[in-house]
Amino acid sequence: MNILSHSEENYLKHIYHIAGKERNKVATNSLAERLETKASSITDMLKKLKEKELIEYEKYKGCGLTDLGENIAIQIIRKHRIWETFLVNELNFKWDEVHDIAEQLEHIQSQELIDRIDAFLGFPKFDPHGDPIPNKQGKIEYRELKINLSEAKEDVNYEIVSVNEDSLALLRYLDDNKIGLGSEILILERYDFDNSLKVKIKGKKTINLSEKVTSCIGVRPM
Amino acid sequence: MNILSHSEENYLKHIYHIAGKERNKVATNSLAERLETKASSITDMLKKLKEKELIEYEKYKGCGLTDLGENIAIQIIRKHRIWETFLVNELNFKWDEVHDIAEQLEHIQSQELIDRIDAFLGFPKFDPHGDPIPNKQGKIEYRELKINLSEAKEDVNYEIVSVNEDSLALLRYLDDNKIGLGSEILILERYDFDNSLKVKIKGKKTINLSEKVTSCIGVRPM
DNA sequence: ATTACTTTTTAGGCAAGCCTAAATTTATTT
DNA sequence: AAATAAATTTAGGCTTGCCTAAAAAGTAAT
Repeated sequence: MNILSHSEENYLKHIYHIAGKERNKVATNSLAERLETKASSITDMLKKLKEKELIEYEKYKGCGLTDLGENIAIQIIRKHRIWETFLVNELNFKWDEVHDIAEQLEHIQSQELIDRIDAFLGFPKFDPHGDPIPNKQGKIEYRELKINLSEAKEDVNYEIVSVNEDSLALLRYLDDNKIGLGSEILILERYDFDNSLKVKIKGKKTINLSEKVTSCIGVRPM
Repeated sequence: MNILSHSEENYLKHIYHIAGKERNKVATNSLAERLETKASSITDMLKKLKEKELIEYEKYKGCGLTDLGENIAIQIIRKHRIWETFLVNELNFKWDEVHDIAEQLEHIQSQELIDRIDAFLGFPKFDPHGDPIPNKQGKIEYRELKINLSEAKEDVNYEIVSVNEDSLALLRYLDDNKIGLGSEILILERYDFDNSLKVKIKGKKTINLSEKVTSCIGVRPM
């Protein structure tokens, strides 16, 4: 396998994320939206990735990663999360500042480098957003019991264990409202018409969160 | 000034290095050789860099950096040397293993990142090869008294303070012969016909070094 | 100073990765 | 099931950064 381009690596990573645990087929348009490119550009690249046996792809039918492609995607995610952990734990960046830098660092080509950073950090299991860091073999230990805040029950105390990192605006919003990993959260009321929640963050005032927000927050009962 | 491409940054860096302290004009062919591309490709890029006012360039007359171009080149060199220091001091890479990784890391776009790594390292003045690390303002403190081993005198004790890093083969050669930064070296004899030297490394056996080798080694009288 | 040699530039092409516009396939309505 | 809408692909183009081959400019040697 030749070295992949920065762009090819990015496609694999995003296909992996969109497909999710259920390994759903990934539509051309969903990739286009996520990568902020036109659908025609996606089609071009999908042909190339299929040629290299990194994805399965049939015209008009969407795509999915092959085992090879998935392994590579996971290694890129590993690098991304290790670098984020380094930036936050060692260089004192805030968790909402590191995404763009990690997006660059994840493409540095050196297995030895990432393994040494991993060791330097003491082989962390989770990154600053609460997401699991795949190990060198690509194995991912999912945090148990984690559910989305949007699916959580009323009158139960939860701890926030992850925040989907893809929107900087969201991260800023949470930071402004002093919501972060480890915050204790209690659902006071659920409004069925828009599935928004009135919640109480321990030690702070109550606040209303839209489903757009709650669906990005992972929680665990305490 | 827009963000420069990886390739443009590389050109500036190499022009800076070839020009040297005397700011000599840089010939198209010397860049071609160094970048391992064809002269015609160099010409293409020189036109573009001139257009962006990063270099001065006249057809058939070679090129040189403008103040703007030089500032950028120095910042890339700063990044390269800070990353090399990080890799050696913090991750325990050997000084001859870090060049290729640093070549990638030097293009990461984040002023904040490099400043924090610099602080993390305690604002080092020299990198593992003994070369000075420009500060944030681009100022370079050259090590005083440093000369090339090829120009050193007989019967004087020197300390090795720098090794030109561009040839991996050379670094390997020196490592194999247990020659490194801090080694004490004494010139026993100079052979005028090829300017090679017979030298003694303190605590080790004597060895003959060609001018090709000695011209890459910086020393300081002890 | 004219010839021969070296260096550099021009001209035309190619692959990667993106684009727009138009054609095609699939999905949804009526 | 035909018509419309949405998703996707094709066709053709553009820029970047490289290439080869040929022309032009500069340098050296007779």
